[in-house]
Amino acid sequence: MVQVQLKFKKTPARLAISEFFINSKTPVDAEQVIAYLRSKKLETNKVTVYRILDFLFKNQVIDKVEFGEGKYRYELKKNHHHHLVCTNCGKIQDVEANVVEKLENEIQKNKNFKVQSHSLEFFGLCANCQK
Amino acid sequence: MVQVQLKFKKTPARLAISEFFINSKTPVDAEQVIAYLRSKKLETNKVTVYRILDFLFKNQVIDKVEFGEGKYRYELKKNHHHHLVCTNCGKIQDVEANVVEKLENEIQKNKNFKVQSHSLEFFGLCANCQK
DNA sequence: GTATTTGCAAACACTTTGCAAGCAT
DNA sequence: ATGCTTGCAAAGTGTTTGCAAATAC
Repeated sequence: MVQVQLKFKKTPARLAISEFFINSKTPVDAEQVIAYLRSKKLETNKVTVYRILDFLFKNQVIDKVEFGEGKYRYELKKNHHHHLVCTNCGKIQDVEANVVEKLENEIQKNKNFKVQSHSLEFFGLCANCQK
Repeated sequence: MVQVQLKFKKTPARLAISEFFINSKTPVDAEQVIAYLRSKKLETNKVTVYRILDFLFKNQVIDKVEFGEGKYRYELKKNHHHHLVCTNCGKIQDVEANVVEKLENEIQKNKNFKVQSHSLEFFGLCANCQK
């Protein structure tokens, strides 16, 4: 039996960043990661943070998402879902939407396009910002 | 009767860019716009191009989309659709998907989130790249 | 003529690279 | 011991800003 094991050195920065993702309820950007490390008295270079994010992304630990902000946000990879992004306060919530998975099948058949992944995000006003 | 008229000066760069969008079948980035202008012997400053793109976007002439490339792409605003982005060759095709519109209603009801817009993109292999 | 649009230089935000030093195993 | 990880400085990419000169109407 072949066991694929993800080998990686458990450095303080990596451990702290992983912990941060586990506790984050919404996608965070690099700056927020750095701020978190700082709050934990871990003065980690920005470059290192980007490298760790890249490392986690390449090893499928986290997802990389875009909300039209001109930067990336990252979140723990979990069962597939989408986001509700408030255009007023920036609040981000999750939604499940398995309708999209059905769509993928149709696309595969009708367009002869092999879908590997998709991104679906909704922009609008959260409950609070509608008042 | 009040007539809202979009007043804007018809400068060579604006006209050429509009024409470019009309003839483009897929979303283009700023660099491609500049290359087009150059091919038309219109040496237009990059800043001006960004300003025109912003102007067209704010006036709802074009849409601004993101495909996880770290930059924006722009396309003529047309009946709502989504994209199939080939992860191998970069080819971009359109798909209609009114399933999503139904989802918006559910979200509105269940999450009390007022949806203003959404983005849905599929990433995978186009017919050619599956061979 | 006048307000809008442009070009230039410069700055900005986010992210990546090269290389030597440091650290986890 | 050694290969992976980090910090630093620097550069790269995409985009924006301030201001004076040019241009559409």
